Parts: sequence; structure tokens; C-alpha cells
Amino acid sequence: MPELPDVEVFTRYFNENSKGRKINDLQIKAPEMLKNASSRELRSELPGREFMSAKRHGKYLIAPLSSGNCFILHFGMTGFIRYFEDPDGHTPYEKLKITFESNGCLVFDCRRKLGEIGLAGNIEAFMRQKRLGPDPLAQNFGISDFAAALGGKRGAIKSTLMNQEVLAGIGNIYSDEILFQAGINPEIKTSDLDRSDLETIYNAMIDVLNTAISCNADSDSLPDGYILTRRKKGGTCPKCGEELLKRKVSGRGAFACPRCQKIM
DNA sequence: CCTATAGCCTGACGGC
DNA sequence: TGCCGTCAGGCTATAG
Repeated sequence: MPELPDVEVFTRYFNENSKGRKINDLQIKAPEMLKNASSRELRSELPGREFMSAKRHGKYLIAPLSSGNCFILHFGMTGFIRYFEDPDGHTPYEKLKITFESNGCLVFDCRRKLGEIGLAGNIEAFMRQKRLGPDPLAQNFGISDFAAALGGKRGAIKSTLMNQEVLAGIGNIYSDEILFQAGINPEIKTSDLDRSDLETIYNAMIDVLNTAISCNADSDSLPDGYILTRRKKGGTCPKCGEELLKRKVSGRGAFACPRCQKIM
């Protein structure tokens, strides 16, 4: 679930309930999920400090602390956060629990443990270390930046969109949705796309991501014309009714309409 | 620069 | 019902 729109929703949720809160304690239940931070460092960094306004870059939630350092969360395939007024609140697979001085707690739940918990000195250093490309929803990210980011890429457009070093935030689900809305076959080589194709994809990308966020990244709330909830066997194209085709693109299951997303 | 593969980890689902 | 294989919205490391 956690692609850009989901993480955007998590980040807003985080800011609604945890921003400005002074941290009292933390329980680390899966130390193996710590990256670039030891339990000791987290323990010395968080308690006594407070969270400032969290930002998102790609699929990462980045929460600056009053110390100047940043608390980092990545959600893997199954992660989410949940706030409880009750400091004893629980979720089924909680891996980190942060309790606040004024009561309440924030739980990071990650069933498959494919996410990560970490610390960073500052956002720029973190992005460089992770080699993250630009965030497609950054204010200054326009069509020419998009074209530049994709320039020189030879693989399938779906793979390029999912490459976090090219663009940060798009995963398997939303790359399918973006290419469906753009009417572009996911297997087309990025280098075979012309400027007008790129504009079509760019516009679809911005629209899909913003639409998903405005729906709280809740798939059931997405517009009828979306493919996202139909990516399963027997799923049909919302535009022409044709059965969607599933194939592997760069090792990931890709759904597309064979009629609406033809190779041009 | 790119693809395919395996691995990390755990649950859900379908077939027999 | 139970067992087993396969797959899952992430990412990395490796080999070719």
C-alpha cells in the first residue's frame, strides 16, 4: 500500500497528532528494522525532544526533531502508523511505539518488516545517501524536469517510473494507474516515447497522485475510471470493458488494458 | 545502463 | 479441513 499517496496521507496524519508533541518514551519491538540508527541512538535522540512538522519525500516520512536531526520512517509493503489517545493502544504487528509526555502514543505497525526506522542529520544528506530522485509532487517539479529525469533511460516506462533514483514515490500500483490513465503500454521503452507522450504521462501522473491523496489513498474512494481496484484476475477495463492483461514487467505484476494501452 | 533472480519477512489465497 | 505453492502495493545485492 505505501506508495507516494499513502505516505502523504500518513505524513498529514502524523502532523495532526504528533507534531509539537514531546516524546516521553519509545518501545522498539523490531530492532532489525533500524537502519542508520541503533536502538541506543534512537533512545538518546527521541525522548525529551519534540517532533517538528514532518515532510514526505517519495515514500519516506521525514520528521525533524527539536534537536535538528530527523526521524525517518519507510513503510515497506505493509507499514502504517496509528495514533492512540490511550497510551496502551495496540496494533497487531506494532514494531515501534512512541509515547508522548501529555499522554497518547504513536504506533508504527509493519507486518512484514520490509520498512525501516531510522535517523538522519538532515533531509538533503538523507536523500543523497538514498539516492532518491525528485518527488513528482514537489512544487517546482514541471514537465521539463520530468522529461529530464527520464532522459536516457532505456528500460520499460513502467520500470522507469518505479525507479526511485529517477522519481521518488511511484510504486507498482500507481505506475499501472498512471500508465492506464495516460493510455500508454507499460512495456514501451522510455527512450521510444516522444515529447507529447511524456507530457501525457506527466499530466496523468500529477492528476493520479493528487486524486489519490484527495481520496485519502483509499482505493474504494477512487474515481470509477480507475484501474487500481481492478488489478486482479478477471478484472476489466473501466473504459472499454476488455479484460485486463497481467504480465511481468521488470519482475513486477503489471496490469494493463490491451485495447486502451496499445503500443503506438 | 538494463534485466532477471534471489533474498528479506509474513500472511492471504487458491488448488488439490 | 489441511497442506502446499504462489503471490503480495518495497528495496537491495548479485550476476549476466
